[in-house]
Amino acid sequence: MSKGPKKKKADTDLQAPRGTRDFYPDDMRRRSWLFDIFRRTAMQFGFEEVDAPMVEHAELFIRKAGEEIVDQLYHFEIHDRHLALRPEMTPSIARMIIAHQGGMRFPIRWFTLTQNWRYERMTRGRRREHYQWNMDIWGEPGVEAEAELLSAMMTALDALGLARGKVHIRLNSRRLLEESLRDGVLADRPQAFEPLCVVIDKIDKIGAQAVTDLLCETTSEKGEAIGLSPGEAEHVLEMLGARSLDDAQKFAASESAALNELRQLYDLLDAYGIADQIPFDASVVRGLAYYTGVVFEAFDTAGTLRAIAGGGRYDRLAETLGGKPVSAVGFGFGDAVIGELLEDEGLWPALTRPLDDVVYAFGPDEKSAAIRVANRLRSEGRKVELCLGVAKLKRILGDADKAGAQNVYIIGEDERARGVVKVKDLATQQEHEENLDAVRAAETRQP
RNA sequence: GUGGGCGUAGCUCAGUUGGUUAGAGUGCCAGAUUGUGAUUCUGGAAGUCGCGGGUUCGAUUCCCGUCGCCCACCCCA
Repeated sequence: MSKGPKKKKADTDLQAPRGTRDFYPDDMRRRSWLFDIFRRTAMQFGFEEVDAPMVEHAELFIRKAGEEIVDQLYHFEIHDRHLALRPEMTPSIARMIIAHQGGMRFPIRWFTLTQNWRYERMTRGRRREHYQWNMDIWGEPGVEAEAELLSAMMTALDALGLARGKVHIRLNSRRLLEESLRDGVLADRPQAFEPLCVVIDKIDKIGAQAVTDLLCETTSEKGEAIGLSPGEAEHVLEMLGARSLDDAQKFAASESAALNELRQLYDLLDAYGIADQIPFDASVVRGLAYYTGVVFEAFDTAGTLRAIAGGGRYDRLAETLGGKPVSAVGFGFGDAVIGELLEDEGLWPALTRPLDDVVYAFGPDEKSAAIRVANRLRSEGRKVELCLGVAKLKRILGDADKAGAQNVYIIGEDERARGVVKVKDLATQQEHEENLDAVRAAETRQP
């Protein structure tokens, strides 16, 4: 940089917008490592990957149950359209299913790896943008679907290197709650159930009394008023204390379908060998309105971080969005909290740049030979960096070594004249020569 | 939204009780016999000391404001 007149200060802000991240190569390698585990796990379970636009019609996400996710919608109007960045993937998946519902063969197993947006204040493990791995099963009403998803979640946690016991998945059933209120306050107003769950989800944060107050309110600022009687509210809160199915039975209706379903689920989880990692906890209801049945959330056992992943059954979402009824269950697993946990546990692996070979030509006269060598190696499936411009061999070797490459292919005037390329193995420091003719023969096989 | 901490080189930070030319480590660039990696050695580039205003002969330092980042609280996927 020259001295002289001061540079004009750039008027662009070089920082990424608040709550968003840049992924430089080091960050990107970690992200890819994490995503590869998600993707591999999903594949192991026979799921197919799908995607949808990051921008959707805002109304796809707007629900009236007072959910935070709706309050924090990243939305805007442009050319008379009200659009929103997706805060979660489930509504888009539902939209895709409904749009082709007639031709779908259920059950459907889909997964996604997507960036989701929420306009919110930032804290550790929470930003305005995050990536989420979603796994969903559509068209299977039985808890076999839940069991399969929970097993997939545990499989991914194992693959990440988290020791068994580091993470637990708490599990409950909204249906259990719904059953107990069905003949009471919900008899006239079944739609009050969703806001009721949204309110109950806050119990750890705002306390039992505040939740009771909200449950008994008859008018509400945002969303629908629930209007339980004090007795009903008390009953609900009592139920939330259950930490085993036997506890829950004391509150459940006799012949409770929800309870039978849970017992069946735990039998399945036992067969998967993960039942002991998934304690029943009646206080888990999740903050999203659309869940109807089993709900669950994964958290670090030490309890220092917020929930790592969560999900549940949402059997009525399709109808809500205008489709025919289809049962569905799924979970979301974000990159933020798990990233913090892997950091705390020192579980991020050392990741180097994926590079096998470097091809180097001393001068312009050797460039075309270098290109032929690179072509051949690439066609063999190797990851090859072809040196561009002019650079010193010393620097090339140093960089190749740091990047973890295996070989450096060197072509100078001498090699070119003799029709060979010098190959240096960086680990053994040994060099040998390969014939350029062989290279040419290989190249002709290329289209 | 409230309170606290912090903004100095690409990165991690030191420092200036207000005073010439602002430092270290690391990284980067160049060199240590023409075409060979580590370490080492030598040299070099690089900072409007976040931004704006005030006090002062003089501000990176003190004061005010502002923006940004971090932590806690609040709120909650």
